[in-house]
Amino acid sequence: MTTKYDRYQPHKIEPCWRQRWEETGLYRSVIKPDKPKYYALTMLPYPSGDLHIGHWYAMVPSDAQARFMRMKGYNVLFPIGFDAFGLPAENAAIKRNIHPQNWTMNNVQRMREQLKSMGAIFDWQREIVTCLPGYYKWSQWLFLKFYERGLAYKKLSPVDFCPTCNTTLAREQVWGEDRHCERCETPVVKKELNQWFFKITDYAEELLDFSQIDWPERVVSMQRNWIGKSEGAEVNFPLANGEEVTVFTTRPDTLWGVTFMVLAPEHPLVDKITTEDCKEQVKAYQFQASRQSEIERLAVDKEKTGVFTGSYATNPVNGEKIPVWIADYVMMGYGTGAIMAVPAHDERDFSFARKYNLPIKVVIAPPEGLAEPLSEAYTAVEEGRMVNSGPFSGLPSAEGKAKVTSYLTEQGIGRKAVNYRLRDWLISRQRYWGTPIPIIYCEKCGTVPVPEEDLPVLLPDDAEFKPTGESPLKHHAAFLHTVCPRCGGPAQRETDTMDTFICSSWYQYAYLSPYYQGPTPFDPQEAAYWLPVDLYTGGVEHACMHLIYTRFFTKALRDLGLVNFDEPMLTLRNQGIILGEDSEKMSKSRGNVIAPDELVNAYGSDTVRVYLMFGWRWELGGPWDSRGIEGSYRFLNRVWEILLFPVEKAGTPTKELTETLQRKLHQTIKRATQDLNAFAFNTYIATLMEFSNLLAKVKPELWATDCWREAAKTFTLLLAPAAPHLAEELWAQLGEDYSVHDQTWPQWNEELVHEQEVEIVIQINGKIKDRLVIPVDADEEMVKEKAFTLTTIQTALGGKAPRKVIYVPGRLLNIVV
RNA sequence: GGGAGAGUGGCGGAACCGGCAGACGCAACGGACUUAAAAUCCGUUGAUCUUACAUGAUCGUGGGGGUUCAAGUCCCCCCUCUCCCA
Repeated sequence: MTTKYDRYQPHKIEPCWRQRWEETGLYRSVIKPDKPKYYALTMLPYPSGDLHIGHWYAMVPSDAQARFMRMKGYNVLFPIGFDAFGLPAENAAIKRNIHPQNWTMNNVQRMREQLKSMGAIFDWQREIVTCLPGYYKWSQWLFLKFYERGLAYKKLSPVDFCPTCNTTLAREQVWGEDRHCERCETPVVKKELNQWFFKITDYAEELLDFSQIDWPERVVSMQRNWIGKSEGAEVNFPLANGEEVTVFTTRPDTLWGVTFMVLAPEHPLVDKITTEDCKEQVKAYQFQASRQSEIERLAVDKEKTGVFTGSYATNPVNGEKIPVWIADYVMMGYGTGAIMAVPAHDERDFSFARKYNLPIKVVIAPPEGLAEPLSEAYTAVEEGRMVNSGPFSGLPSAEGKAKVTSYLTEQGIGRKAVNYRLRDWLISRQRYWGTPIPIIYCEKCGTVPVPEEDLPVLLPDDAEFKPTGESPLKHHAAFLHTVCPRCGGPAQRETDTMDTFICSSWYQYAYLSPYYQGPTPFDPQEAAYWLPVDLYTGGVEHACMHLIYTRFFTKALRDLGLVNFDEPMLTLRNQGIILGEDSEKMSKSRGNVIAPDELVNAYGSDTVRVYLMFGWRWELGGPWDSRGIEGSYRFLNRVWEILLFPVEKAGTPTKELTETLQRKLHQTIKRATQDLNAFAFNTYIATLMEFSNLLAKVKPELWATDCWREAAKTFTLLLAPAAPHLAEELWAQLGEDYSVHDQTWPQWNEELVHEQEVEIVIQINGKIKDRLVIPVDADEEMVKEKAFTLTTIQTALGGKAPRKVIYVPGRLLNIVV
């Protein structure tokens, strides 16, 4: 239909090629034992209803990278799916009275089409939608396996609850200083609830080992930070009433400096030890503290507060009697919920002690000593030595830590301990649109897991999903009431559903064999070939959520014998965020949202792809520029015309031009290859642009020569990852066989890359005075000789003798006088 | 307060290992084509000064110091922005 003289019309060629690719199964990924595999994965989208430019920005370069690997000879798997459970579906249902299932599946259908317009190499036969029973059956199965191994447990504990989403949240989903909900930004409240947890803390130590993965330093440090390992000791402090309080400290070397002790207001011992005359103030403080976490935590009043319980503890190392306080700066969730306070060497203890006139006792001092009274806590560890610390006085802090710890162990009053900030993953959600937790409660048998053969526990489609703070399933009689699989008696189902992060913790395995019917969640043969994921791309905002969860899942799956490696994704790369043209975050309310569909309509998919790769440093992102995309469109138009429109009057090909073109071609292959390897998509496109500029320049002379044809073909191959539709059309019009995407990535010849002649700069004292064109292999003496005969250099030197001459081959000659 | 990242023309961004700062593109300006406009093509475009001229000079990668024949790049100090943790 298109003839050589037609203009570039993306709307004509793009859908045709996409159809052809589909018909010929070009992007079907099947096991090819003789070929090296490459599993490229991009984070699966939530089916919100419309594909966002952010999705394109994340996926297009990932697709180009996958295509590049494919052309380099790898058998590439690049699957896609939908993370389909979650709150927006339920909220839409409540607001507009559409069933979450319908809302979700309609969106999936729409987004599937939008994704297809991207022209990516997604293998659609491996698509997964996580809200389908064939998928969530396996989430439930994994839950049961975790339960069997003690990795899933239920516990009554204070948890974060979002009053807007009407559900509990995992610690990772609570963000910022004001502790707001990651989804809706509502400050969370504390509730005491019986909830399911995954024991991610069992893997805390292993999760700190990043030695097997190539992940951005940023993500690694965020995870390290999040897991928050601290080493120290636990120490038992006897109380007057015969009980003991255990504290965790990272500074056992300061034990002789303890002047008081602080319990978290919720600490179970508080009620037991509070004396009659302090009861009132302690109760009042506890109430206030609980309210404080229940109400929005206002701009954090830096002032520490607390009250005395009336009781005393004994410092086990020196027998000193120390008062026991409660204060809200001690958290029940960290360590043991109790601290020994050493005001001389801890900032928070210091300000607390000052406020309540508690003694401050120096036990660590630098060589030059400390001026007392202290004006601030002395917290340095490096050069401090223990003082006033009985037998340990004189030891450097670092050494003291170890010595004191072993002393505590010998005396039976403490032990070496490691504390992690990481807490177990709270996975229960009081919402309808999620995976039901496959647990049954029987009056006689207690907590009974649903037998494997009864999976999936289906989510009923006729529940009343009004958010009440309780799971809607609780009010669905047919779901709730069941029989105990053990004794056959009446029983009730667990009505909470799972955090949707569970769906995405193992989805990379589900792609191998979607909705697998076998005895395990995925086909072991597929797994043996494709796993683990070689390259994962997505946003950095998942650093402490999804990306920790999926590592945890993989380690747990390994221990279940389902996979045989330690890390799910070997390489991770994060893209940045595309902002609105006003440099603000895109949002409907700001009206600065860029719709990819409109761009595809206006310019075609390839232009959008090229612009998204060219416009920004991928890992940084930045504001959208609606004029900038014109440049990418012009580029593709120019490419079209250069390669397909014949010249009107042909010039004479010269050897020199031919060599120039050939050299540039090989330089371009080299740069494009290196840039794609390095995820430098912007310079990859720039290289192609530069080459097309040269093609345009030499076209009149070289058109239809062998060298030209070679250049045109190779250029088309280099363009294929970025603009797959256009490349396919050019390939066909150049008379080559379908498909360009099955071709081998071009190789450069290092000898042809090098220039024959180079221009070097002649400097005097570092200032450029002249330039010289010399053969690339010219020897130093010759260059010097030539340089000194230049009149510019002669006059600039003015007869002065050079003190030193520096020659950098191929670059410059610097004459120092 | 601690950690991570960033700061280069009017804008997005290039610059391998310390060696011509500003590739590539956007915008702008001038020209060609056109009855005209759009599109396209060709040229100019870091700043300041200088020249009769396509000349020449000085400054210039957030700021200040340093190392070096030579610094966007290495070292020290400081400032600003973004993210994470407290």
